[in-house]
Amino acid sequence: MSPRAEADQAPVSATRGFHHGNLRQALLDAALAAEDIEGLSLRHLATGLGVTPAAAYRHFASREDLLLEVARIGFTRLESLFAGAFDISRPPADAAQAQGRFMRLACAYLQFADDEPALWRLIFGAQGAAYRALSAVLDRRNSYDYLPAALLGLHRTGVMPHPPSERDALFAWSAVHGAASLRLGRVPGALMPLEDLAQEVTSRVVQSLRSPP
Amino acid sequence: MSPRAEADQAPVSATRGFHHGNLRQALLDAALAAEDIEGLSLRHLATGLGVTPAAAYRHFASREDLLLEVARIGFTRLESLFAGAFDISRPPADAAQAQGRFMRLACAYLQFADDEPALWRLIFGAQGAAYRALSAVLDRRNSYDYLPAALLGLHRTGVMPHPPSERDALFAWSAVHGAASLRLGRVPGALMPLEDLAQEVTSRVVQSLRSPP
DNA sequence: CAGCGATGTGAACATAGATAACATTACGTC
DNA sequence: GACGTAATGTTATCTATGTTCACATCGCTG
Repeated sequence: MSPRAEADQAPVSATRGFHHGNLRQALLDAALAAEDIEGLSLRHLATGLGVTPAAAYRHFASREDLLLEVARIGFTRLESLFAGAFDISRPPADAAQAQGRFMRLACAYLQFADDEPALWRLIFGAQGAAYRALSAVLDRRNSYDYLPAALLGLHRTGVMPHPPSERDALFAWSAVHGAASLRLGRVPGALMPLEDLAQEVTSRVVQSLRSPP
Repeated sequence: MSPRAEADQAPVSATRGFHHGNLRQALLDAALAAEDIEGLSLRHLATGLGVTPAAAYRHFASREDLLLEVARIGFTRLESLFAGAFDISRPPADAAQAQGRFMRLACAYLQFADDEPALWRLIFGAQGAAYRALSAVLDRRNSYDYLPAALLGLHRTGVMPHPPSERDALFAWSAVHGAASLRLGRVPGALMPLEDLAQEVTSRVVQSLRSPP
């Protein structure tokens, strides 16, 4: 069927002009721009790009495959938001900075949900099917290290007395993820300004981490 | 070829047996039993019940309408799980009991996600569209009072120094909801036994509530 | 018993994902 | 530069789905 794409980082060289130019990327872009990614139709995408529906199948094995690819791109965006939260390679200087890092990490998470709700739903919604499919494939180093690193910073700077466990990370993730979910669900209490919500959640999580397990 | 409907007892209220017997309820039951409620097809449901697809439209305006009704039923089930967690009309006797109530409430929430993943996804998934549509209609008294009541119990029994605010409730909800989401997403850390997870999350939330805001 | 509304049927329309056979284009090879 | 081949797009078609409409039927009620 479709050629097995081993690494899709290189073909940023758009205008590798064939018939269309670069249909694959155009389809992905159009999907990324869709308001309801999960509900989009291949035919709509294709005809919107002035191309026959069947043409899409030269680049994606199925609709699911397209969506999975879009989810992968979305995940990469989330990762880069994490990367912008703080520099993981340098430890925090003091307690305030460590808490700031944690807070900014939560902010990034919430920001992603705010800015790209369709991508969020694609990745985490629908039982997180896409998320599961992705996390089996993706480099975990990129995204799954920020939270442990933030917690480790809290420990090293004396905010958290014990070294962070996996359960600490799970609780922190749960709280932030839940807040993002409720915010996306327009739960009234979660509609405050984004930074306020991040501050609210992280400070409470930190509070819970202050006492020994 | 009108088949005698002997399959369903129609144990529900309106047993006004017409052609089918009680197609509306049968459709709802079949939908509730589906593994993927959001992805089910009206035609499958109808033909599975020995009935023409168009017949469904005598009882539901659209597929969306059917799903909304199913979501409503699911929400009611969640409510009854809450009701089973503790008696909201009686205050907790002591701190241990108050914490137990909170823990059991979280347990009910997680149990629902565990037992009825399809219903959970229908209600809270997909941006919580169904959830939003529902909460505008439902009696909030039933389901939205348990969490505040549990927190109030924590305050009254001295666990929480300050009276519970809406933000306290939001944080608690976020943590439990997030844990349920991650569990449904098969996040490794969240796959421990249900009671353990509930204990884990609630004890940490309580820990964060111990200090004044 | 006649009628009427509630309920189910049959046929049809539009859209969707998907596949197969065919046409065309780009590009390396001689 | 001609040629052959793989990549790419098209046409036609199949199946499945949501939805509607005209018609048939059931069962109660006046």
